[in-house]
Amino acid sequence: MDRALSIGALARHSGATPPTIRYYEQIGLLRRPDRRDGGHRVYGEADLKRLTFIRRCRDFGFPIEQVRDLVSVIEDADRSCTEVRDLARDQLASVRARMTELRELEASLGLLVADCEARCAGGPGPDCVILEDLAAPGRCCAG
Amino acid sequence: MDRALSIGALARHSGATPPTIRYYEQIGLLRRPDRRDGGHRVYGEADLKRLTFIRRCRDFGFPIEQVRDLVSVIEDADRSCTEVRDLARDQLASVRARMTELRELEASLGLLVADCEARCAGGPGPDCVILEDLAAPGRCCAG
DNA sequence: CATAAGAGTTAAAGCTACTTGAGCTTCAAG
DNA sequence: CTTGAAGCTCAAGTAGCTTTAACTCTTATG
Repeated sequence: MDRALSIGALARHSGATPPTIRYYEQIGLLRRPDRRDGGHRVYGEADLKRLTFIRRCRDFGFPIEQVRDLVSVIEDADRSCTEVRDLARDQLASVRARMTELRELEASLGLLVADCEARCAGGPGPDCVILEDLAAPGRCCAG
Repeated sequence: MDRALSIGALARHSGATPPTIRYYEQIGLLRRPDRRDGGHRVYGEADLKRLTFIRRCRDFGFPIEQVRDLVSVIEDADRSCTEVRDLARDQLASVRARMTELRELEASLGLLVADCEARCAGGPGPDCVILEDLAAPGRCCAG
């Protein structure tokens, strides 16, 4: 049932790379696994599950230290699942804030490109209106 | 016209911090300014304009090395404004890709939070269905 | 004119989350 | 038994600054 996994196999199944796995071990996010005679790491299903959880949290954008918290919630019977919800809520809020920033950025960049098309086709650097606009504080490229 | 600016004044006007300005100088993104007798840096309007341009590019998400390119476009009469447009286009594409990722992330996190609300109110860590879901590969928390 | 606060100076280390490289060993297949 | 892939360790590198330590300079006030 609990087939042995090499670090490479664990990597394939979890979506992490072997160096990343060693790094997680180094920072104490993964336990130190058993070793074979030659020194190679041996993992089991529990490790795969743990690492998958970690990777999913990371994909969710949780920073490592928060992942550490989340992992400890799993292990610790005294702590509540609502902690996860609260962490996820915070994370959701910051994702939304970041998206708002990116939307503004997208709009500005879109204008920049459009202006380049319209006003600067092939013109030389120093005379380009766009570049002047970029250097002017407090307003966007669409003057 | 070209009033002298201290590094702090330059920082206030550009939105950068003094350490960041020194850092830009160190990596050759800003010229080395004149110094007063005591060694303090003295800047002029040209520096403010340049730094503002750099900060705006950074706000646009351009990496430093691309900003270096953009700056050289401004200075170099032989290079075309279309280069700026092309760089901005690439940048726009990667901003959009990032937004797509974030939208998926937002949806998943929203589901996670909602599930926590619905199914796990106050439940203990090890028994929580949500946490099991997070550890299960290949599917989202809404099983 | 003295002094104290605040702003400036340097070089070096720290940060996140890994990735890359060097140099070597072990394992699995043929 | 050979060979090539995969594993090992330790150290350094990455981006883009920020922070720290230990000083020095400028400026406003008494």
